[in-house]
Amino acid sequence: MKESKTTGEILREEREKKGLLLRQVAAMLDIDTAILSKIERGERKASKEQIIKLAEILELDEEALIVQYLSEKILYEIKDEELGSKALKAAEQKMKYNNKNNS
Amino acid sequence: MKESKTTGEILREEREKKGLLLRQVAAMLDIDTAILSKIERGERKASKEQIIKLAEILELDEEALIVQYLSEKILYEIKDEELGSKALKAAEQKMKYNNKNNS
DNA sequence: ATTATATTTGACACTTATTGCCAAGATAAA
DNA sequence: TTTATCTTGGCAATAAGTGTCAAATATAAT
Repeated sequence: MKESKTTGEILREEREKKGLLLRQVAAMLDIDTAILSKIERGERKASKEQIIKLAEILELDEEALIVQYLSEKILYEIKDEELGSKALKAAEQKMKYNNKNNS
Repeated sequence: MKESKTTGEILREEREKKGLLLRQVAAMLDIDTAILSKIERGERKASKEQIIKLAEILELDEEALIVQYLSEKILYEIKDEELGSKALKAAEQKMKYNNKNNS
């Protein structure tokens, strides 16, 4: 069964839908074509600034793309961790707790 | 209101409860006293190996300490992010989804 | 107050990750 | 087969992480 799309897959799909070339989008991001290629294939991670620009260029919902990007970053941190799932839940708890008490 | 304890706070508390010196624990970890001091005060992050050794030295529940440590690491990734909470939830969703479909 | 011990701080060095450029190789379209 | 696009891997520059050491500060005991 197909798992949820990676950020790279989303970016590539949308770029192709728009008929844009790596070269063109890379130029708008002011980076080398090779890097964008690697980002789309998940070999490298984009920076947050690049994600924001990409959302604009590809007319994707910025918030959704950032959430996608951040969640991937989080999962990367715990990808080899047996206790990853517990850690995620603990992180949510702490986040709730802290919000409750400093706002 | 007091927020939940940091890993560093837990480590310091337990070390002091046991009457151990920074110097002693640092020696067991095979690092300089200065680093352990910084870890306890949250100025530096411990490695996972160090956390495991610390759990042993301080007789803390290893799993609990690792979860604490990882969740702090996760929160660090999104500490300045407005969408952090949404990203966390999205990460949990993906984790569930992936577990369901590769196991 | 002096001394001794413990902790903190900051400068430095070393290593590892990250980020990017470039050129050569592979793929695909014409 | 030519041409355009994309991918790959090597290299350089920079940033981040990890540790040492010595000096400064704090704590405790005489």
